Amino acid sequence: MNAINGGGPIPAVARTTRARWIEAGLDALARGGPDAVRVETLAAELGVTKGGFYGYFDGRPALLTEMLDEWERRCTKAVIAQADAEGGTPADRIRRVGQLTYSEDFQRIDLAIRAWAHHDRSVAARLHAIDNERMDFLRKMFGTFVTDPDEIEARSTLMFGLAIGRHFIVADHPGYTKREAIQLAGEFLLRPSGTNSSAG
Amino acid sequence: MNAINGGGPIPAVARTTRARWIEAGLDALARGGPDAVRVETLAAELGVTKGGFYGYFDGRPALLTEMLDEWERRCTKAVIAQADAEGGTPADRIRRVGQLTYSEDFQRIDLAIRAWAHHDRSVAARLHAIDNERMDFLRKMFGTFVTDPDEIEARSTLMFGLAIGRHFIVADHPGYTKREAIQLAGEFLLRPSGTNSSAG
DNA sequence: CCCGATCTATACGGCACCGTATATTTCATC
DNA sequence: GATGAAATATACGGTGCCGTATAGATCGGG
Repeated sequence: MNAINGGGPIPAVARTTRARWIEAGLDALARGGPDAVRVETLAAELGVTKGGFYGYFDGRPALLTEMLDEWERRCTKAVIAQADAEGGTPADRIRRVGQLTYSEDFQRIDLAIRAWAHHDRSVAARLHAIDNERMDFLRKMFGTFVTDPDEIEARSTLMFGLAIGRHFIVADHPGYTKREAIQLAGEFLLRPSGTNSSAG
Repeated sequence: MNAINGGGPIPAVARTTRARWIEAGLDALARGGPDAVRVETLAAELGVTKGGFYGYFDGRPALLTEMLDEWERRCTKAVIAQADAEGGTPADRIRRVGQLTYSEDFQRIDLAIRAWAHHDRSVAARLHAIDNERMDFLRKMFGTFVTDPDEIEARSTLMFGLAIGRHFIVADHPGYTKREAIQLAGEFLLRPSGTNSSAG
């Protein structure tokens, strides 16, 4: 009956249910956007009533804020992890960021927040900082094998657009799987400057 | 007091208020997503009560469906207009699609629907068809100056990703305006195969 | 000026949710 | 096993919205 902790018996005194409310909130956010984050709905999912909620949070807006805090924390951690993981060429590192750095779950939260930012200034401000870090990483990596600053900016922007767009584009790619098409696009950006079209 | 018809006096018997409900709905959708499309809210914006609404529509879901119908109609029309407008090189035509084809208002609706499709299968299905048309157009255009099919797919995907991503990316582009950065990215994709980095 | 058709306002019951107040359970400790 | 703190259940009033029913307004045509 409980999707969060795997259905095990709920410890009678769950001292840190706080994190579980946030987790459930992020889950709902990923599934249905910010409007799907309802106190009573989350309570039902957690197998409790909303009774305890207001002991942890100052109301629904406070939960949303703390959800963003948590997401921000994870993103920052992820960014740092990327920077620390020095293995492979810059191209390899970009590939990792673009495709596998984030778990599917994480990506869904990210996209939901991105859509949310579209009509909420405070969310947009937070996303702004995170996106800047990500773009800086891309610029640094592309800078190792591209000299023209304009082209660095172009490739970084395109790579970022691809990372995001691939989740919002719902077109087919006749003759290719979606994964292949994304891969082709990514590799196109990772080619050294002045390379002719000679795909393998 | 009425944002839809320009504030003029409302004709006492507005035979086709139907279209105005849809227009107001699309407006709300663009501003706040599907959850912002509320019958009573729209009524207030239109300066009426919801009384007449249910004479036109079978309920809120019906309105949402008809909003999508209307959007689909406009998109199809826009696609046809693009195909018919034969002026300029293929690159020029892509530029037009990417930047100016849609009014800002139209773009906002498009993005809202795209986000909406993320957690609604029927919306996704409709968007699917539209996106396929758009991608086909891009493939055709790129095909006029790129031979390798893989590269056509790569460039088309990247261009589409850019067109969408540019609205969801909230990063800065130090040394460039956002517009310039997008432009650089677009031009990067429009370069003939095998061109070296020599911007300017 | 009256008629019927059409559009609109008002009123209603219902639902889902918010936030608060207050009981009730549960555990850690003594 | 009684006690107090913490988590939870229950109950409540309020709000915003849905969809329906019904009465009133507004028009074209007789």
